[in-house]
Amino acid sequence: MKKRVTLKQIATELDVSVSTVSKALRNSKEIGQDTKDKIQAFAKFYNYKPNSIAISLQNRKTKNIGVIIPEIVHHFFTTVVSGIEKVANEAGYNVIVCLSDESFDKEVINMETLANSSIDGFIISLSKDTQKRKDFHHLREAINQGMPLVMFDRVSDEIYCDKVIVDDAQGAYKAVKYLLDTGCKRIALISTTDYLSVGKLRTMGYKNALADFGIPFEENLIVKIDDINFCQEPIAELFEREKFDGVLSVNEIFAVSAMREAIQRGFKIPEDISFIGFTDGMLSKHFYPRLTTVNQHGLQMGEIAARMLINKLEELEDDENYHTEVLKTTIVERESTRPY
Amino acid sequence: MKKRVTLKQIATELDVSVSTVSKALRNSKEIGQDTKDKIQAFAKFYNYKPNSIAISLQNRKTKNIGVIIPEIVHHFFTTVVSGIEKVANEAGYNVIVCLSDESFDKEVINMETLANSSIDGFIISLSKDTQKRKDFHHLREAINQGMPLVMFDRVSDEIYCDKVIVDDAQGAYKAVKYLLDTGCKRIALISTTDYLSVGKLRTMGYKNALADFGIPFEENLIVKIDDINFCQEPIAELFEREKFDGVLSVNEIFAVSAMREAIQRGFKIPEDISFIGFTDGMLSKHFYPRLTTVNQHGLQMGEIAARMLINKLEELEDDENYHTEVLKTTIVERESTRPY
DNA sequence: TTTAAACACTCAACCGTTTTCGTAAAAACT
DNA sequence: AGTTTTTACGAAAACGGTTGAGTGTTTAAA
Repeated sequence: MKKRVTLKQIATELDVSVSTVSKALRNSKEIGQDTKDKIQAFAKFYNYKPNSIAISLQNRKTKNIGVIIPEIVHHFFTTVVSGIEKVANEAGYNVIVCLSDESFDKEVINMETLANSSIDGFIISLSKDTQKRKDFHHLREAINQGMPLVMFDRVSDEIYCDKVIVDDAQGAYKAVKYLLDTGCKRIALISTTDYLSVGKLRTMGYKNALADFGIPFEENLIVKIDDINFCQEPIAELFEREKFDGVLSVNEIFAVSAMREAIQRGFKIPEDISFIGFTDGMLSKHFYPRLTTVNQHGLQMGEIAARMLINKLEELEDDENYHTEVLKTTIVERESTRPY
Repeated sequence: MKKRVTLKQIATELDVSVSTVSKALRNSKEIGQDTKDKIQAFAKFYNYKPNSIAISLQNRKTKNIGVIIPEIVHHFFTTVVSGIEKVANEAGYNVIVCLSDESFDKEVINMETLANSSIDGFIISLSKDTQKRKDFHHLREAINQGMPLVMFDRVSDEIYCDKVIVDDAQGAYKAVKYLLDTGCKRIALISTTDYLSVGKLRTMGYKNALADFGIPFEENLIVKIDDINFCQEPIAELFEREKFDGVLSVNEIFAVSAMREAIQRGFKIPEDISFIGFTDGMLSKHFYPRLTTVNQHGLQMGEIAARMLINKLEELEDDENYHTEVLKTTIVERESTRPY
């Protein structure tokens, strides 16, 4: 087990000063060519690698970016992380991932530990808990300390920073329009409880589309599910209670649960009922029938978020101009809807 | 924007020395009570937090652990990361996640950048590429430099370190036994190409089970799929070519693709054909019919891996005893098989 | 020949902590 | 009063680098 070599060791070994070694390795013109050659050869031989901690301490940059997400066993979030990783790595940054587990407290703790000079900036998507409480002091604090911050997907209006979101309302709108255009008359919505920004926005888009196309809105056609692990029952109730020929779901799981219910009740998909979901994940791609979905472009979202953050980190004068990038959703047509 | 306070600033402000401040904040008995009170109050007021970089430099510990996985948009790996995060956080460690993208080169680069004092130890699952090449010099190097290393799931015999794996062979064995016990006579296997350790092991388990139960092994009943994105065709061929009443798949996607094929061809599941898959993810839980699977206990695997690593990091004398933890798989019974 | 510039390197400060050692003053003993 | 022991604090080195200013030597220009 040979430990890493340090500048000092090279210096004593070669009988020069530490600064000479440092400069030689950075190819400074202050150092004579033969000395440089000698030092560089020696360093290469002993596989010298500068200690990144020391460098971080020196220039107060860590080249780490902190990513805080509510959950990691989750298709959308991992897609975003993928995108972040990609551009971060290309720019020489490492990604430290923390999970808030949808809890406000964990989110705060994570931010605080990371903020103690572990990272140069944050990328975060808020936990449900935080969105419910509307307590954003931890974000404000980070910003106050000059720590750049980019929010994605689950964002807050109350915080002034760079953001990347998808146009959830418009995505839902497009989905409803799609269903209508392919012949649906009565469209149900399976959504989450309202405190989640995305649930609210998608519901809005649904309502707007109905309004625009002259279809009366019926509260009864909406089912709001709180716990994703118990979605079968409320969905079954919906089928019991109402007749409809189109379903928009706020996520994949609700969508396939609804399709399961439909199949069991003898409906043909998409002939009798069409389905569209959000989140273009495994389930959408592989369910039978494959699910038409509103794609949220998670990868791109991650890439943009990372790019925004890194720009802020590397610009010389810090401008206080923040900007919200709104991604357009697209509809991925598959087997659960009639062809357009 | 108020920057963080440092010991030095507190010291000059309060007209004491830096060491006094440091000691006062760590509640050293060397410092008089009133001085301590004064300093602590001041520090609290200005929200002093020690700079973790400086501390890392000092004691050559970063309290970060590096996790290298092939992919992050992947149920099993994220489950493992979840487990790692959990125990790491409890022990005060941050998790730096790097993706190898199944590429040897990226794996090497990731390890090298992390090894330059960004982390205290590694947890890694090998990329396909690395397993194919059998080049493990980067792992050896890390170990040589005294960097503890824990491997999980996709491991190598050639490296001597702590490991956590599931008993893949036995999992496949149990699955085949399950199918046999519930009345299947002819069982097909949908696997990956052989260089992947897990594919090989599961195939072995399949063969062993057949042998043990006196069933002749038929090469024709195995289909090996290379690219997960083009699995439908080879599966269709299998259905064309052979008759069988049980299918074991090496992952979820192959399993549901096979079920799709079966349904389309008018087979009833599980009456005509039973299915068992590996990886207990979204698809298994929500497909219609829900898939009986071999659970690999990813969460537990992550927890154990993290615990092993942290033990190595925190033990005083480093013992060179490494140990491989083998997790037992369990079968999660659902709708794609007949009741036991 | 004098003087300045170029060269090749070293010194020392600095980043923010921790920690060992030293020491003056106060307190507790002869 | 003299000696030892505490108490309370400061100086400085160390962690591993970077960097600007300084210094002695060589070389080129005046």
